[in-house]
Order: sequence, then C-alpha cells, then structure tokens
Amino acid sequence: MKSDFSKKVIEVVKKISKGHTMSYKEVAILAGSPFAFRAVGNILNKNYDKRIPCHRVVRSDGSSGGYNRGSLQKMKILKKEGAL
DNA sequence: CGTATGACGTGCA
DNA sequence: GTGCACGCCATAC
Repeated sequence: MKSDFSKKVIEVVKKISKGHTMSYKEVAILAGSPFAFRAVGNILNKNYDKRIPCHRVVRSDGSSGGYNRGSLQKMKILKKEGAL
C-alpha cells in the first residue's frame, strides 16, 4: 500500500523536530500537494504508522485535531515535548 | 469504475 | 467569538 503521496506525507511528518508542530496544510505542501491537506489527515487516519509522530501534526487553528490514541493523549504529548 | 467518507481549511452568518 | 456550509485531495468500499 502507501502510494507515493502517503509516503511523502509520512516522510514529512517524520521530519518534524521535537517541540515543533506542523499543520496538515504545511505537511500537504511539503508532501507536494498544497491542497491535499484533506488526504493528509485521511492517510494518517487509515495508515497511521507507529514511527510517525502524527501527534505533532495539528490543525491550522492550533487544535490538536484527532489522534489514533485519543486527542487527550496527543495534547499531553505536545505539552510534554514542549510544543505547547 | 463510481460513490461516499474523512484526523481539514476557509468563508460567511 | 462561535457555528454552519462548501470545496479540495486521496483512500476505502
């Protein structure tokens, strides 16, 4: 599985440094599709990989958005890493 | 192959 | 400042 786009998204998310958050839009842009932020969230939702710090990916509003382990845990991790 | 959905983003009321 | 609706891409069924 994992099409080229999804792989790119994963790669970008993996490149996010600790204590640094990126919006789905930013990830989509770096992935090569500035208007695919929709697909970005979708891919992470169905293909969330353990090596992907998707908890560092937040919405443009700064909302935690969603998380496979619960938005609460996501927020907690961000706070712990210093991104919040 | 075609339709519907989704961890979004922006605009308007 | 908050809530609703529309539009976009990729994936799943």
